[in-house]
Amino acid sequence: MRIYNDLTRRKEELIPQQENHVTVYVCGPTVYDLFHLGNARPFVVYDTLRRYLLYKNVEVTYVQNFTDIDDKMINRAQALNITVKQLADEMIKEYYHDADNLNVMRADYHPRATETIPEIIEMISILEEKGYTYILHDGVYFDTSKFADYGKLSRRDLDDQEAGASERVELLDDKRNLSDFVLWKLKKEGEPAWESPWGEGRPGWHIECSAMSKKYLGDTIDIHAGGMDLMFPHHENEIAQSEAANGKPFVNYWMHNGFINVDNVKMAKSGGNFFLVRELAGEYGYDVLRFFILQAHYRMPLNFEEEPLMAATHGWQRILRSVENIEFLIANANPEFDQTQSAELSDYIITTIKEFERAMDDDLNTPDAFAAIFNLVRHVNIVSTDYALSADSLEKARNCIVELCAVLGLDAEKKAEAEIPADILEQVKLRDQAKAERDFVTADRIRDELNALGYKIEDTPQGPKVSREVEN
RNA sequence: GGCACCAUAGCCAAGUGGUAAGGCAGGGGUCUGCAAAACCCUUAUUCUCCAGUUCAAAUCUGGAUGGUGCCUCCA
Repeated sequence: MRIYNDLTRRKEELIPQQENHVTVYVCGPTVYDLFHLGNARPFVVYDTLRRYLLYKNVEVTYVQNFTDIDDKMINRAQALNITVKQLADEMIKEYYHDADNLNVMRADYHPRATETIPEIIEMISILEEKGYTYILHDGVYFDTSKFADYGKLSRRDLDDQEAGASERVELLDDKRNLSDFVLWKLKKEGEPAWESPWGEGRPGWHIECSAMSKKYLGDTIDIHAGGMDLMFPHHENEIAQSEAANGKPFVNYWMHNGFINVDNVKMAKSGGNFFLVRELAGEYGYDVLRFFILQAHYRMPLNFEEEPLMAATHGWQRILRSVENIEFLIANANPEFDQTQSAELSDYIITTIKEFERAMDDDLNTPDAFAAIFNLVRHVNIVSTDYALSADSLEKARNCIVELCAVLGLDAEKKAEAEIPADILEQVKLRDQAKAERDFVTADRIRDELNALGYKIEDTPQGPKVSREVEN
């Protein structure tokens, strides 16, 4: 599999340090509020990467942190008159609610910054011993000028940055360099704090990821992922800290996803132009949101709009209906089937899987992966209307669609699993009798009644097909 | 001021040297008692524009235009 590595700005073959075992660290949410669609993109995208690696029988150790202590946490907790810990516990619960429904697998480790304090302090101490830090009145700082490779990920030249930015960015305070950042913030009145060699305080933002990554995955990890906006300064700073402290490369492959925009402007809490996943799910359903995210390539900007959301709704329905239709055909399969066409369908399935894997192997090209699935859907629809297919080949087609969707974290069986109650089936039978007697008034009345109850009847060459409309 | 990214049909979106995937929407049709689903036809001689390289460019190079992001919390 090739992935685009932001460190080299090229697609590279993914070669993990340990054969057949990939370590992944994804920057998780700051748990001060429900997350919005833009926040959801990395969760869904890197979950899909994980699922695909698992599908390829590659072992994955996956870490996604919770940032549960920072200014936003403190401010929100104060506003709600609860402790920071209470806020974090509550919001982590809410995170799981949305993430589980988006079918984002739980990470192998979901560390919290506040539960990694000893490791953070240890790392700062090492940096201090090695001479990378200095102390100001409000905390311990990292001196970026001491780290020769600073800027290698985001390709920034510190002097140029400072020259132009000084017009609009506040002055350096007492920092030695504009890009220097705080490792340990000394306690201010009313803030949660932990003991440390530098006095009571709390970790700066960047150090937590370095410490948690090291704690669970070691000095050098295979993949570190997050949103584009984290590339600088967050990930740049992580590299500086980790490599300065560990003396080893921090990350082999950096992956960054593009933003979700609203009217072509980045969706952000601070911009006020955000849509919570919780709210959107009520309108479109979690599956559709996941489908929507994955129908664009993860590095491209994705504009949030009504029409594409509806397109995602209908596109996903097309797949669900196809699975449902195939299952109906299997249940009513004719023992006298067309051998040539059945064999040909089996071949087409193999082609589909190849196309799907080719797409996914190419830097997680999920739009192309969907195209492969849709091609199979159309193919099955075409041959199954003209020929009787073997139950075996139909089953393979059904399983192929379901399995490939599952790799993308989408459950295409959900709808089909809904049981139809006996009394509904009884009504369907009555309608069929009325139809046979050409009593279409009665037949249509029954159909309308069942529609009102949420059941859909479709007449097919194999007889009436009844299905339940699935709510989101 | 610096550093990046994006520009493909009505909409969304792949494709990065070999003659424009896929989804949605629209129009027409087949099937149906009527529907639904499905299928067929139709929708970009062309990929923001201008030059250049090449037998060949949406794809490479240079330039222009428009839009966005980061440099401050940020997925």
